[in-house]
Amino acid sequence: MTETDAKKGEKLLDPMDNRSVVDRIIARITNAIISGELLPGQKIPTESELCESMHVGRNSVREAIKVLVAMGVLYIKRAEGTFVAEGFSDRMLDPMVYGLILEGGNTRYLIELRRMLDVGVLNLAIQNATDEDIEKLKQSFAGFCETVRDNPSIDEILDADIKFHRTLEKAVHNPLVEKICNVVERLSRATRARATEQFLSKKELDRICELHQRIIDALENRDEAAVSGIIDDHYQYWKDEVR
Amino acid sequence: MTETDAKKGEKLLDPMDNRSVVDRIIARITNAIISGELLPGQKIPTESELCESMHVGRNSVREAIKVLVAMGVLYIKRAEGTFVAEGFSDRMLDPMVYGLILEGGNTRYLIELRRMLDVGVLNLAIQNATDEDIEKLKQSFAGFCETVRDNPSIDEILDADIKFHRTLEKAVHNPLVEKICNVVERLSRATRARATEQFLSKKELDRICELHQRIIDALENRDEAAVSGIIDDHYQYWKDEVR
DNA sequence: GATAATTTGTTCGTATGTATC
DNA sequence: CGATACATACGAACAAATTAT
Repeated sequence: MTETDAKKGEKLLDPMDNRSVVDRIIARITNAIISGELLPGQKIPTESELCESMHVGRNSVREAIKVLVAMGVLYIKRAEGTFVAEGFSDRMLDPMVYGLILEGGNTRYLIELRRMLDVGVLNLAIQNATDEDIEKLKQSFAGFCETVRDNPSIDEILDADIKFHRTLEKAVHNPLVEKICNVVERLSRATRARATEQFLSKKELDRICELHQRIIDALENRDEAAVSGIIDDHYQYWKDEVR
Repeated sequence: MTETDAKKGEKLLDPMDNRSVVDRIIARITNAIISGELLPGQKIPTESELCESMHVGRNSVREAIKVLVAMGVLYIKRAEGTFVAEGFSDRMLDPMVYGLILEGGNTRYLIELRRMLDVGVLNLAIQNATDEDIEKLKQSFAGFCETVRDNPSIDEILDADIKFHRTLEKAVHNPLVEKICNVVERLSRATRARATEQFLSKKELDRICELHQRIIDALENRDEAAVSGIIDDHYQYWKDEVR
C-alpha cells in the first residue's frame, strides 16, 4: 500500500509524461542513437539492464525493441545481444508499402512525386555525374535496348527501366536521394505495371528508348535547360490516362 | 538420442516456419488485411481472442500489435479495441527517418536533398495552389515577419520558417510529397540551427523575408520560370559555408 | 566435447487504468 | 454509480540459442 501511495505521489507531482512507457523507451533509445551515445554497429544494453536503468518491466523493453527491430533501427543476435543497425534496411520501407495497400486512390500522388523526383535527380546528375557515371549509364542503356528488342514481358521492361534509373540515381552521388528514389520506385511498380500493360506497343518502346537517349545526351552536354522538356515528354502519355 | 532424432525428422519434413512467433502473427494480420479479410477501419479480434485462435502467448500478440501500430497499420482505441488504419499515417515515414540518421549525418547530402525538394515543391505549388492556399501563405508570411521583428531566438526563427514552408507544402495538395518534406525538415533542423546561429544578422533576416515574398509572388503569377532563381538565392549563402 | 553463463524468446498470472454502457 | 470490456504494465518462470570456459 505504501509503495503504491509513493508511486501515486510521484505521478501527481510529475508533469507525467503522457506517452506510454514503451514509447518513452523507444524515444530514449533513438535519442541515444541520434546524439551519438549509441553508434551504428554498437551493442545496446541487455534487456535486463535496460529494465533496471529506467525502472520498467522487461516486457515493455521488449516491445520497444521489437518495434525498433521491425523498423530496421536495431537488429538482434540471439544470445549475444541487440545492436544498432548500420545504414539502411529494406525493412524501413515496409510501412510505406502497407500505406499503399491501405490507401486506394493515391496513384496520382505517386506519379506526381515520381515526376518531381525525376526532375530533381536529372538536374543533380547533370551537376554531379562523372564521365565514368555517364559511361555506366550508356552501358545500362545498351542493356535496356537489348531487352526491348527481345520481345520482353512487362516485368522485364520494368526491370530494365528501373535498372537504368538506378544507374542514373547513382550518378547523383547522394545516398539520401538515392534511397528515397528507391522507395518510390518500389511503391510505383504495381501502378506502372498496370499502365505499361495497357499502353504497350512497339512504338511506345521506341519512344522510351529515345527518351533515355535524350537523358544521356543532356548529361554529356551538362544541359540543364533540357531537363523539364525530357521529363514532360516522359510522363506525357500516361498523364491523363491513368486514373 | 531418439528425441533429437525425432526433432530432426520433424524439421526435415516440415518447411518449419523459422520465423519467430511474433513475425508470424504480424504476417497473419497483414495478410488478412491484404486479402480483404480485414478492411480498413474494421476492428480486429481482441488480444485474448488472437491468443486463443493461434495458440500463442498474450505478450507475443502484444508485441506484434505494437509493431503494426508503430508502423501505422493499426491504431488502438483504448478500452475499445484495435482497428485497421485507413490510409497513410505519418508514422509510416518514421523508419525512413531513422534510416537517414543511421546512414551517417552528411550535411551536404541533406542540403542537396532539401534543395531538390524545395524546387519540386515550389513547382508543384505553382501548378496546384488554390487562391485560398495563397491567402494562407500570406498569413503565414505575416506571422514570420512578426516573429523576425521581435528579436527572435534561433528556435523561434526556425519554427516560423518551417511553418511557412509547411503551409507552402500543403498548397501542393499531395500528402506523399508533404510527408517526405516533413521528414527531411525534421532531419535538417539540427544542421539548420547550427548554420543559422553562425550567420544570423539583421540583414540576413531581411533577405530571408524578401525570398519568402518572392515565393508568394511566383505563386500568384504562376511563374515557373522564377523558381530556380529563388531557390538558388535561398541556398546561396550557406552553400559553401557549411561543411 | 561437455558444461555453465549469458541473452533473447515465449508464456502465464496479476494488478491497474480507462473508456463505454 | 457500478459493471464490463479492453488495453497497459510488471514480474516470474522456463525454453532456446550462442559463447566462453
